[in-house]
Amino acid sequence: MAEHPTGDLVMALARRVRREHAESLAEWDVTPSQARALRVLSSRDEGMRPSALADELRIAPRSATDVVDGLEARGWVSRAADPSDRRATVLSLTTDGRELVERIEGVRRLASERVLDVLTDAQRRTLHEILTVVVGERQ
Amino acid sequence: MAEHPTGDLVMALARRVRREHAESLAEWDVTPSQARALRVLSSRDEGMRPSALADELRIAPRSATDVVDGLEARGWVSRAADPSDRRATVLSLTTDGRELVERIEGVRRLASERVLDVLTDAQRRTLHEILTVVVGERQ
DNA sequence: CCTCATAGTGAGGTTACCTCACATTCCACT
DNA sequence: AGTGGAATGTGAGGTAACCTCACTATGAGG
Repeated sequence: MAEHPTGDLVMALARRVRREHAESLAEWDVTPSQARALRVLSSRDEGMRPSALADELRIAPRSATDVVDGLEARGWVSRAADPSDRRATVLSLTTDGRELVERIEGVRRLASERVLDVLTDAQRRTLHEILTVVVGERQ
Repeated sequence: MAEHPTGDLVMALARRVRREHAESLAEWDVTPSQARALRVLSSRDEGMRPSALADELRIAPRSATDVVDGLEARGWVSRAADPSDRRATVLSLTTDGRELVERIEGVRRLASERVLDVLTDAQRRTLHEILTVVVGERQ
């Protein structure tokens, strides 16, 4: 039917990766929004504040509270008082949380690899290269 | 920092396209879910049923009712009784609806073009080709 | 004509967001 | 030292876009 513009192809591919990934997450009863938060938390060298997390996730600070509530309830994240600022809270991954992140990272990689499986090595390298150019722009 | 896997690059790119597109939609006060529905409706040669729409959007039939409610309230879609099956309803775009779809399609194209602007023509062609391979798999 | 499937929708729930208001606490300046 | 303004996190309450379940009206096959 219609000529598929490149943008549509990107969206279709992203949708597929997202679905594969979400399916794997369901196994551990982790929501996508929790997975995103865990990922951000593990990328920082600990001691992150809820407000900074919100910023990174591009959600309102108030919403970060809810996400952290969920993560804390599952024992993946712990809140501690910031000694240098009594208004603030510092978040850190628990051992369980760090372990979970590792496993999630694994399935994430698998999910996209499974989708990109149909490409030759050369194609995959070229794709990576081109995407780096597009995404690399502006930060 | 971390080596970005190709899957992550795809997701980042998709996120950017989606945001650009969503911003444009806000101009006409159309929600993303409405835009998706309008797109499906315009792809069929009219006379689509809510259940078929739900199927295409991968949402529950009940949810399609709500989406159609919204589209009808804005005067973009009309419901009519199916003469061949009195249980069924046929949906069709109004003139306003069809006009809106056209404009949305325009900004969608612009949004992804703006994002892919940094590529050379050759790169863009290669990207399109590779994505076609990946996405083309299994319908 | 009786049973069973299908089309659409009311009722009510969930998730992941949002804004607004508020108590604390910190910071800069007078 | 004191005061005003900004920032931190969170309670309360709202919304969009989904969901399931139950129901009515209709169709279709034995």
